[in-house]
Amino acid sequence: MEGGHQQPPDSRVPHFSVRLSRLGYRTSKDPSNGAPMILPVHQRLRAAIAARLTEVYGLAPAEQPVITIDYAPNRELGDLAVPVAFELARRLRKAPRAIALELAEALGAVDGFARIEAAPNGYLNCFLDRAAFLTARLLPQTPAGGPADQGKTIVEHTAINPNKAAHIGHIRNSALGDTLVRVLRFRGVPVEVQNYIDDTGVQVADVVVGFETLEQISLDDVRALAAQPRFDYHCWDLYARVTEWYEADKTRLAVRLKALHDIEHGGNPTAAMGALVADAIVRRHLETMRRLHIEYDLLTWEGDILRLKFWARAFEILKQQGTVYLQTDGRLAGCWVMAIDDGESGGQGELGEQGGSGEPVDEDAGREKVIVRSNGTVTYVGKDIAYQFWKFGLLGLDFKYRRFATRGDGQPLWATTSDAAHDTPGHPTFGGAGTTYNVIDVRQSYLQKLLKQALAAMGHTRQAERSIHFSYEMVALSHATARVLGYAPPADDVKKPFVEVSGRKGLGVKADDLMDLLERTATSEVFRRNPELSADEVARTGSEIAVAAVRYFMIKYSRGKVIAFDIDEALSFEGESGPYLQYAVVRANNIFAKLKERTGQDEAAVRAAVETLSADALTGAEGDELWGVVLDAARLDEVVEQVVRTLEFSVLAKHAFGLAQAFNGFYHKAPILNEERPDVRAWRAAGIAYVRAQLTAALDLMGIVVPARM
RNA sequence: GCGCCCGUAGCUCAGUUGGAUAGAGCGUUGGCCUCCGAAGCCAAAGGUCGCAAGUUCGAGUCUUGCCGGGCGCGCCA
Repeated sequence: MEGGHQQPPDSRVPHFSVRLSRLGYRTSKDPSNGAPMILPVHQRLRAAIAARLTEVYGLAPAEQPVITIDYAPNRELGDLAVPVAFELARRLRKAPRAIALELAEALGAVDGFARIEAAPNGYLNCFLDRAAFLTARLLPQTPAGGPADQGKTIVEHTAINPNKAAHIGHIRNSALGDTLVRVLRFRGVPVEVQNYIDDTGVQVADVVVGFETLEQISLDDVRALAAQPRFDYHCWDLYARVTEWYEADKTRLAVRLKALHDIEHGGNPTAAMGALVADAIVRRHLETMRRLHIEYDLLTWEGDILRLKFWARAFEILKQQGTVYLQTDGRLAGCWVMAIDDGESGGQGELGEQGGSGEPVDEDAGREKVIVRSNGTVTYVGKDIAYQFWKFGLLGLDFKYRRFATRGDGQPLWATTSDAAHDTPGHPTFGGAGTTYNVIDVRQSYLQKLLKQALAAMGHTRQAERSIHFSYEMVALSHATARVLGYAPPADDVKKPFVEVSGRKGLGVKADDLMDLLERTATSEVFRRNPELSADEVARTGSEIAVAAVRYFMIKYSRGKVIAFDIDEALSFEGESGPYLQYAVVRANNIFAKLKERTGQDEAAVRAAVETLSADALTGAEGDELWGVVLDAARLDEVVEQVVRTLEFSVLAKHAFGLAQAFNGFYHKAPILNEERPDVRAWRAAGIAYVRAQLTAALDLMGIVVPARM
């Protein structure tokens, strides 16, 4: 497969619309006023250079190299730096330096730039018009519309088995998924967030077996238990006990099989208990995720996919197209199978003609994937294909919809239903996406590849391309943390760099435990520092800090990396951490609060004040300091563009951290309130107003809010 | 066996359309609170970017081979 480098189809077309108002989970205020950032400047510069390449060297646009835009290592050398002269040196048989000189000369004055000059080594160094740049970004802007319509995008994430408490591995999934949602919305993409609930699987069956056979309690007893605050914790332990129970005597697995069967068929006490457990656990998961500022638009229940015969329809289509066919001999005789393309094409577009017809020869074993077992039941892949077809609107069937709960923002959270009596008129339209992202860990890569293949084999090559597996590595435990949890590793494991989390064994850090611990730590610290705050404010702030700590922690690693979760590291609020970022903005906010207090000047006034001032404060060594932070802040749109293109969120995390660092450095070096020179003070205030808005926006993309005090 | 991912400072990691002296946090050492909040700032020490070839004006980044580690390849999900 393409590994970590799938590209969403629209990623090469930058657009600059900013709809920050839609980002806010808690606030509806647009933190950056929809101001333009750096990408429009890139665009303008690129266009100007391209025009000169044609003019001076007769290079038609098609013959030109891609004009990359870098940043000069420091502000004295310039702001943007273009190495295009190196690229052209051979073709033009000229030294890079000479080309750069000619280009600089030909470029003359470019709108928005103070000057563009050739560096001795051949770079084209571009100096922005600092005052104009900053001033333009301080003015309120009307956001542009969304991108050219590509249809909506569905992001599926979380999808925790509804049979036990969520753990840190699930947090990584949800944090990545939710950040993806925020980042896409930032770019103006309409996004529908779905959480898939596997309510009819083995895992739920196992917990039901636990209640029915191990604990031997009634449906009413379970209902009473489920009303307890942390029912999911109870199930966490029970699930581990059931696993042990099976292991002690393998014949007991027959009990599981029967439970699973009953649950799938419905209309019996076991199924009723399964439904009760799943519903209660899902509600617990939603609470856990809400603590992390994560919400969904739709819960998709696997049981509804079964009951509404989505699979039957998908199966018909697949049979009709010959994508899935009945194997008549060999070890898979009696199964309906799909041909697997193990070829080098890696799931790209041209799979279409393969597997479209009749009887592929079964030479090697392993070239076919069972979709329907010889006993007539459908595998997980089959159900997933049906779901994926529905997501793209290719199934010709739809769910019924019911209100499931109310989200943190007051909007309804919808769930699928197969019961016409519960269908709620006026529900939004779900499904029918142009692009889907499935946020699932890397171990599912093989199956996600099959999913793409199924789409491609059906002739839906465009949907196959836009069916994106957002994969990421596991969260494991550091040895130190595993030890704290009372885990004594077997001899083999000691050598491994980390300890694998196991829901089955009940080994792992529960999400709510982690949040509790973080909140307790943060809250006591907030109380110590701000004794005047009310208990409510202290608690809220503690929670906001806890969220920042976890979410930043989950985002800062690249997704291809196993996180060896270490509790002490996660609890650190210093250095490269979420709270560090919040702290920087809190400080900036304090400056503006004090400014208002002392001079009556609000932020709008600060932003406006600068227009009539000379730009001296932005030049020279002193000016470089402020300008450097402003320029860095402006790069958020560029960073987001890269993040969506590469699906690598560490870039966003590092950018925000770097910006906070730059601000903190500036903060110590260059006072605002105590600055004597009025124009210097005004420019600093204006620059920092922009910086804090951009940093706030960046934090918002990570689901982090900025407390009033901390 | 085949496929995918990872290997960068003592530790944990950024560095993703190849671009100017390889960065950060933690840890270590030494400084900075009558001055917008020290969850902070400044400074020092610390690197054969796993190894070897290759492509290129230019390689941590691309290609090939090798070494070390992880994951996947079920009529499980």
